[in-house]
Amino acid sequence: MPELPEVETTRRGVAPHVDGRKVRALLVREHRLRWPIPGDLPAILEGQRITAVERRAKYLLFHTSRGSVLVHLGMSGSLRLVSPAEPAAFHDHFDIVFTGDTILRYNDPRRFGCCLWQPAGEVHPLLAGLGPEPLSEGFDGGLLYHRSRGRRGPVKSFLMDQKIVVGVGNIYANEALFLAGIRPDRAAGRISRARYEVLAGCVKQVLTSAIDQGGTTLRDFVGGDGKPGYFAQQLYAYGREGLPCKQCGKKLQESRISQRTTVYCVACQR
DNA sequence: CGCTGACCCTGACGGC
DNA sequence: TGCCGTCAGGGTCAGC
Repeated sequence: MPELPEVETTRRGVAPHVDGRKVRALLVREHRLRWPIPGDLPAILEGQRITAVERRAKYLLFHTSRGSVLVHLGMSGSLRLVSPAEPAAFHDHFDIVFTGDTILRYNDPRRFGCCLWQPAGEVHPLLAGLGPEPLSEGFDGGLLYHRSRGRRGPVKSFLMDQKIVVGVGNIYANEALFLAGIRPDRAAGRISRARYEVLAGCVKQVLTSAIDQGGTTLRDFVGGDGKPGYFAQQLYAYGREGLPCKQCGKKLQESRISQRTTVYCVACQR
């Protein structure tokens, strides 16, 4: 479900309701996520106050003075605010219950997400080694150019490598490469610096635009405020295989790159 | 080190 | 109607 814009949309929807709140309880119904929810996490969290809600890559970090709860939504996860009266549904794996009437409820049918603890002053292994945020100044064409030298793999895989830059998943990799006019299967190491400058700009543009639209709703994605995202109608490539290119009218081609469906225009992307 | 493919899991959908 | 294969926005890990 979520790439960076969807996670950021979730953060913005949820933060105002939990920021500054005290945790009354962590209620775990199903601990078997991508990694098990630590058995001692409820005890650690109880009584802690949320001091900030941050996003790093596709992780949400709920900071407290003792450390941070690290939540990943995986492929199918979502977080939403519910009222105490609302009964838990299938795949509602845990609740963070706050003082007042606020409950943050996590749902994830495929259980590819996680809920882990990062003690204060430590960097969780999952966050160590991540590349820069794509919307930060630390990400630009020069970085893509330098990090790609000597790499024979396709530029799309390179762009989706979280060690290079975080937050770019399958949707936005397809979109950014379309906007940049670069074929997804081109070897990353054989792309010029000038073209990487363009690509970096397109990554920033497509992510910024998607965040502004509240993310991309493909199936049933809703942000923390319960509203769907509206970016889907602006997609040029993703999900449009076989349809006419919005720029030149030629039929969009489909292929597979590292097990992920890839869509591109043979005329507009070189 | 870079790259590929298997794997984690459930649910939806299309073809037969 | 039901069964089966395929696919889905995530990522790790082993092996070459």
